[in-house]
Amino acid sequence: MSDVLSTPGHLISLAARGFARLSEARLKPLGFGVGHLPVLVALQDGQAATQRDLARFARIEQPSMAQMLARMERDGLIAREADPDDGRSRQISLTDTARARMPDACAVLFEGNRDAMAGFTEEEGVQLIGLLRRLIANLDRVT
Amino acid sequence: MSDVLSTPGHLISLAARGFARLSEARLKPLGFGVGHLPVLVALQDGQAATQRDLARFARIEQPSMAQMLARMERDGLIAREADPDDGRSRQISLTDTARARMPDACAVLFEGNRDAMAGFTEEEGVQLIGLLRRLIANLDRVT
DNA sequence: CGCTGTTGCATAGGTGCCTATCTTAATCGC
DNA sequence: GCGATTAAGATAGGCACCTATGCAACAGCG
Repeated sequence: MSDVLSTPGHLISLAARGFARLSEARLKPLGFGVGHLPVLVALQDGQAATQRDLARFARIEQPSMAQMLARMERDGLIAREADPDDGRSRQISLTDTARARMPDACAVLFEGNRDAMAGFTEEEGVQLIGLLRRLIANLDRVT
Repeated sequence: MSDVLSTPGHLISLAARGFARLSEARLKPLGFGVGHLPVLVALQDGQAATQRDLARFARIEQPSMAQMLARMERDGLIAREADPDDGRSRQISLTDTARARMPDACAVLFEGNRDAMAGFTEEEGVQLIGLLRRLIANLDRVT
C-alpha cells in the first residue's frame, strides 16, 4: 500500500512545499514571508482591518494570525492602534514601506507561478485552478 | 493586484492545509501524524533505513527528519539501533504497533482523498495528478 | 444595575517544515 | 599513518500553521 504517496493529498503537499520554498526565497529580499500575502492584500484592499477579519480572510485560526501580526509589527510591516469603539479590538494598517513593496511582491509571486507552470497550456492552467477550487470546496464541506 | 490569491500557488497552499487538517484529525486516533507517512511507507517497503535515506525519500531536509524521528521514537513508532558498519549511522525500524496500524492509516488517507475528490470524474482525478506531477517537476528544476 | 453569555485577543504548547552550524566518524590522498 | 575532506547526525533558532485555554471587554436580559 505504498501508493498513498501518489494520491492528490500527498502530491499537493509536495507542491505546496515547493511553492513555499520558492516564494520564501524570492520574498525574503523584500522583507516579506509566504504567509503575509493574504494579510497584505486584505489590508491594502480594505477588505479587513481587525485580527479576527484578517484571520477569516486568510482562512487561518486566530492565534496563528495573532502570532503572524506580532512578527509583522516587529518587522515594521503593519501598525496597530486602539479601536475607539471597542476596547478589545485594534485597527491594523499597512506601513508605507510595506505598501511600497507590495507590487514587487506580487510580481515575484506571479513569476513563481509562471515558472511552476512552465510548459502548461492556457487550458491546463485553467483546468488546474478549477480542480483545486472544487477540491478546496470539498475539503471545507467535510470539516 | 489582489488576484495573487487566485493563483495555483495560493490555491495549492489552501488545499494542502485542508488536506492536512483532515488527515491530522483522522490519523490522530491511530497515533500517527501527517508527516509520518513517507517514513512509514519507506520503512515498511525497505526503501530506506537511515535518517539520510528517509529524508531523501520524504523529500525533506535532514534536520526536519531528525526531529520527526525523535518524536516517532518517543511515541513508540520506530526503534533505532547502532549500525555495526558505520559508527555515525543508526538503523531505523518500525515497531510492531506501528506496522500493525499502517493499513488503517492508509485506508483513512485514501478515504480522505475520495472525500476531497467527491464529484470528480475518473478522468479529472487522473488529470489533477498529472498536472501536479508536472508542477512539482518544474518547481524542483527551479530550485 | 447586575449577571450571563459572547466575542476579540493573548498565551502556552505542539507539529511540520526550514537554514545555519557543530560534532564526530569515515574516507581519501599523500 | 596522518591530515584534509566528506558524510551522518545533532542542535539552535525561526516561520507558518494548529488546538486548548484564559481573560477582559462588550451585549443582552431580567
